[in-house]
Amino acid sequence: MTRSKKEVIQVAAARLFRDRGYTATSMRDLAEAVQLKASSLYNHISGKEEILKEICFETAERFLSAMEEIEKEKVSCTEKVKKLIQLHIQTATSDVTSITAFNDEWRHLSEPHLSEFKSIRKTYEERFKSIIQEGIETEEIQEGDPTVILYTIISSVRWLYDWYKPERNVSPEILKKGIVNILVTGIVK
Amino acid sequence: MTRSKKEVIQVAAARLFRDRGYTATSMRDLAEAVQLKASSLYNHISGKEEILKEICFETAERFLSAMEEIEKEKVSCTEKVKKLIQLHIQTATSDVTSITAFNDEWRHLSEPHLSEFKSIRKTYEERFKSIIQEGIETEEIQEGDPTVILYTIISSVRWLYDWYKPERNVSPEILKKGIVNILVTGIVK
DNA sequence: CCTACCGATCGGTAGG
DNA sequence: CCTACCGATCGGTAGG
Repeated sequence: MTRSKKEVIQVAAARLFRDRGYTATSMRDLAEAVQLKASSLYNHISGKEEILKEICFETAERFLSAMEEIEKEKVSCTEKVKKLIQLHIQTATSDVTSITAFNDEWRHLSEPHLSEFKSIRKTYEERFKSIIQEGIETEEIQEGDPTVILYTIISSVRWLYDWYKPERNVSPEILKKGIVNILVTGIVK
Repeated sequence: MTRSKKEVIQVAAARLFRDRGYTATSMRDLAEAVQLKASSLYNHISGKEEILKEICFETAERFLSAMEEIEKEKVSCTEKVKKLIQLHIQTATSDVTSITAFNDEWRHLSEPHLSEFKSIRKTYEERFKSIIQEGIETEEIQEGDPTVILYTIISSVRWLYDWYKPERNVSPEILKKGIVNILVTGIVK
């Protein structure tokens, strides 16, 4: 199974979008990255936005299906929250590029994709928030605004996408332990 | 003291950069926002990048001078870290717009500004990290990689810049209490 | 502060 | 997969 040319283009695009941003990446930049002329890209993709759209939706679907798995598990809410934090770290470290599109570049989508994307994202966040809320009700989790807790968790791993590089020799496992520890038990002794 | 036209342009630009990103904001968009023709902007500013540069550096200087104040205080490291978290929240809620440029759009700076900006930012982060490190040594703060702690803290408030709106009726004070609580004592009971 | 306009570059198409 | 090229838009300037 070799990668289709379309996949090669998508991977290169995800990297360029991360490095320069969607708007600042031209189709000529992208063409050069995959050793093609700009016009030849259009034999594989229908346009610039289609690439962004597919990156955003693929990442969103991945988060949503992981959420489904975690919801099904018969573990405490705290355990579920831990797994969700690990999921975000895993995604950010294993797929450094498309996570950017998912975090930052989706706003360049045009309608109807923009609304559809926001709605999927909203669904994911609501389900995450429900787990937090349940944890507060069962008194596993400290009293607090679930929205504040939710976004603080989601944001807290956002630095990884431009910090994490395999050359640093910091394994995702060490990161998971460290970050989960901060968020779950705090930084003070 | 009325605002100079240049300041008006900068404020409008910061808002547009936040909403659409630096690259996707055209000088014509900006001109329209301040009710001018694009060419007239150049009587007040020397170019598009100058605006970005000034927003980035002003925000950086603000963080650095706040750091100076906090370093001088005769309080525990934990207390300093708390104040730094509050500083980030304060900046994100009081100046929702320029924080974006500081977080995300600085990468569109060209040399030599890019290197200079990175260097100021690095200085800020190193000094923040020193406080964390000292806290670990004095055993106030839990054992952990100071870099991981640093970036987790800095990132954790990044959602505010597009979430925080005065209409939500969530005061910065409540946010500060909530977020500081999560980071300092964790989410579990 | 405007009108008029510059060269460069954009995303994308025609046609082979 | 390419060459050749399209109209639109970009940041910015000239000249008044």
